[in-house]
Amino acid sequence: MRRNTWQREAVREALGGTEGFVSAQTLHAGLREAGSEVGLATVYRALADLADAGEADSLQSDGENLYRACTPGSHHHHLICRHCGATVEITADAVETWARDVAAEHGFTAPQHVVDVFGYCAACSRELA
Amino acid sequence: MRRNTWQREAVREALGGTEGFVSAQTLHAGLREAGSEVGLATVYRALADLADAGEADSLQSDGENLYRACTPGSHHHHLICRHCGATVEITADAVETWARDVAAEHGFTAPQHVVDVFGYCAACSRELA
DNA sequence: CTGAGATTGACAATCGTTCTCAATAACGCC
DNA sequence: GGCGTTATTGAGAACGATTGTCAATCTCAG
Ligand SMILES: [Zn+2]
Ligand SMILES: [Zn+2]
Ligand SMILES: [Zn+2]
Ligand SMILES: [Zn+2]
Repeated sequence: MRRNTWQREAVREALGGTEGFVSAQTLHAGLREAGSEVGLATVYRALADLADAGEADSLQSDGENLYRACTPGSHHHHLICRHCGATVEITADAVETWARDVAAEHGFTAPQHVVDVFGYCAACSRELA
Repeated sequence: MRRNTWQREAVREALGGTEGFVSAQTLHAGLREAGSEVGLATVYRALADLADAGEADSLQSDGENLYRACTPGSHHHHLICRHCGATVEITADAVETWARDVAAEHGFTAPQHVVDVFGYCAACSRELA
């Protein structure tokens, strides 16, 4: 049975109020700084749950898991700035069908896919020029 | 100056003789079992070098880096069996141009992308049925 | 209100990976 | 072939992210 605790809610809100992807550690640090006394393990558990429930997107970069609040239920991918972390949600049916087709074509079943685009956003491109 | 050592060559060969993606640890274990006395750190370094040099593909799954020998210089993606690790190299210009376009469309520069398709290969699908 | 049991959090433990640094070995040069 | 410079190695320590442990706490159906 799933119970509602203020800790889980705090994590959900903190994630919602964050632009771009965050690590569990960063989010935890932010919560502590804001006066919340959540435990680190709890933040890890809450984020994993949110990702499971489809309320958050996750991706792994450089050996750590990053999370981001996301509109539940909609399948989409991300365009992420390597410098500031700004993120754009993108949908591309073409890619979806391509992934499904290429899997089927080789006899693969239960296909899933990882599709992420990284780069420098307009602002960071200018700044780094 | 880059020097050639039997250790690096051993790693290259071991990687070449492996089907699908392997972790540094697994490859190291295999080498040791085959009588080779390479150090773990060396395997990590060799794999990172190979990936840098474009002689190996890498992807991160479940918190660890996996490597696979690959035809140098050619950009491509993979279709990977979640059960046995069998891998098919796939190329899709449509995806390449899509990635470039979607980045440009949002003002992102220096675009890179991660595209991997996972599933159960024909054999494993049958076995797990 | 109450009790079963889900959840928490401090801490230890684990796991993949990188760092350190003395010993070794590769290779351009004579 | 020898020499010296210096990249490379490897054993172990150190590291950072994540997960496990388990008693104390909190949630909520009844
Ligand atoms: Zn940016
Ligand atoms: Zn998709
Ligand atoms: Zn398979
Ligand atoms: Zn590509």
